[in-house]
Order: sequence, then structure tokens, then C-alpha cells
Amino acid sequence: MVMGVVVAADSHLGRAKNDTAITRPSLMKELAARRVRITTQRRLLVGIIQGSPRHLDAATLLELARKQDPGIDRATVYRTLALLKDRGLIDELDLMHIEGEKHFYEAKTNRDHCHMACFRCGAIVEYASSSFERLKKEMVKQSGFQIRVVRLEAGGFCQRCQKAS
Amino acid sequence: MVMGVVVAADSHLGRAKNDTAITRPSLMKELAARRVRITTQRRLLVGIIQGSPRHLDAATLLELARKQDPGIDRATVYRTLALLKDRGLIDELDLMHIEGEKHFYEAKTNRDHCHMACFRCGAIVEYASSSFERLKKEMVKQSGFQIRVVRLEAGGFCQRCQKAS
DNA sequence: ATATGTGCAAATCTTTTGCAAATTC
DNA sequence: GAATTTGCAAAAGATTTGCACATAT
Repeated sequence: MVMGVVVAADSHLGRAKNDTAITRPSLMKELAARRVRITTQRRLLVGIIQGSPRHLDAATLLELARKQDPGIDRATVYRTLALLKDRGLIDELDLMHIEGEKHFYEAKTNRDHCHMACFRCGAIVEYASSSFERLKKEMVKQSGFQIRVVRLEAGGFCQRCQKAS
Repeated sequence: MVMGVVVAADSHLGRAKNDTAITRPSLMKELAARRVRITTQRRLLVGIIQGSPRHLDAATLLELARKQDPGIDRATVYRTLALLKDRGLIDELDLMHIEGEKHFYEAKTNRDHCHMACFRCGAIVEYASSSFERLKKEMVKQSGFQIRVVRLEAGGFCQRCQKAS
């Protein structure tokens, strides 16, 4: 058994459950620390992102936000996402374009992790390991490139779908 | 020095030059092996992709193709890219959306490699190492997920741009 | 008072699709 | 002649933008 591995399969677009090694620092605190103005709508959006057990796309985030503030606009959602991404507080994922070209978002975690997307059922399996951390360090060392964001995604078939065929 | 490392910085959207460990099997042969009909236009498009030293996006590919066949249509380009992707002959990259939402393509190599995109100058640094191969194996082993495609991308600043600031 | 955030509607950018004509087997 | 590929034009989907108004410091 490899140390530090965090794997968890979940249903459709789910997120790791037994994920004890990964923590998600408070977005609100991070925003405050960066002296970003926290408006009512931003608080709402950030709360939804932080609390969501799933990877959200902009349309879903808007929909969820509208349940609490029907007046909130799509543009505000996109502008807030851009802000959070710019400050490095959320990660933008493509999830191998398993659902078209839209992006998915998740609060930045203390530790980078990979996403594996099942082409058949859409399940997302998350995975973190020290090997990933080592690889990143190696990349930086060997290339001299200064890494700000990393994204490791894979597409294929989850365990369940492999059996089902 | 780590073994098997292939690193090369290049100018804007360039590709590794001293890339001896990485080979690109002939797309034409692969197509033939899969009994895919090879039309004039497909041959043209595939030739451009295979021969290009850069990561191409659909619009650029269309533009290059039109120099030789002005009649070729955008839809054909997209349809051919979809075909090649489906057969696993090309890889689709996002390059951290450094130039908008479009995709970039490259002929599949014998060995997976990462792409690091410079947010400042747009340079693409490619990197392959045995650590990446090990990580992939570990992911499969630990998660039971069957990987068909992997993409490891990073965004940040290349060596030159770090110095320039 | 000044800077910043928001809603609205329209625009933009990339990719996909329906259908008739052309091409290939 | 049947099946596949292509061009054309229009549609679709996701994201961005200009501008006037509202809100916060």
C-alpha cells in the first residue's frame, strides 16, 4: 500500500468521501486576507462553492445561487469565478470535457489531486499521492518552470463500468 | 540528473526540440491499420498535424489546410479531429486556456508528457519522465480506474519570464 | 465623492448539426 | 447503388463585454 494515497470513487460527478488527508482552507478567510471586498452575492457564491460536495459548473452554481437570491445574474457568477481563479482560491477543471466544453470548479485544497473521469457513467474519481507531489517538484527542478497551477486529468472507465462490459 | 527526462523550452507554443526519447508513430499507418478510409482531405489534415512543430488549434489547422486546398471546410476539420481523437491518434490539450477556450492538438506520442504553459509569454514547455509513468501506474493500481487518456498541464512562468520580472 | 460591483442585453468565440450534393467502395 | 464524406449555413453552448445604475468605502 502506497502512503498518502487518497482514492474514492463516487457516483456521478461526486467527490472523494473518505478524504481525510485533504483539507479546504476557508475561501472567505482567504478573500479577507487578500483584502477583497466581500459583497452579499460573493459571500453567497463562495459559500456554495465551499460547501458543495460536487464539482460545479457555472450554470449549476448560478442555479443554486438563485434559490437564495433570484436576482443574481449570470455575469456576476462568471465575474466572481474569474476573481477567485485569479486569486488562486479555486481550481478550474475540464474533467476531460466529459459533459461538453464547460468548466468545473472546486475550492483549492491544501494538496493537489488528480481527477479521473469515467467516459461511460460520468463518475469522477479523485486521487492524491505523494508521487504526484514528487513529480511536480521534479518538473520544476528539471525545467526551471515556476508552476502556479497544475491539473492532472484522466479519462477512461471506472471499476464498475469495466465490469459492466 | 533524473533519467529519462525530456525537457525543452521553446518559443511561443513551440514543441520540444531535443526530444530524442519521444517518437510519434505515423498517423497514416495507424489510420490504415484501423481500416479508416483515407480521403484526400484527411490525408492533407493528418499530414499537417503530423508535420507540425507546434500545437495546432482547429482554426490554425484549417488555415494551413486551405493553403493547399482552399475549398476545405471548417466542419471537415472538426470532423476529422473528432475521428482522430476517437481512435486515440491525437491528444487534445487545453494548455491551461492560455489563449482562450480553444483546444490544441498533437499527434499521440509513444510516451505521455506534460505541458507547462507560461502565462506571460505563452511558451509551452514539454516534459516527460519516468516519474510520470510511475504515477500513472500507481493511479490505475490504487483506484482500479482504467485510464485511456491522461493530461497533465501546468500554468506558471517559464525561466526567461521569471528573470524578466 | 470615488471606486467598485451588478443587471441586462447583446456580442463573441468555438464547436456542432441538418441536410443536400458529391464522392467512394 | 449503398454507404460514407463533404460544404454550406445555421444553431448551439459557454463565456465575455459595454454601459447605465446601484452599492460600498
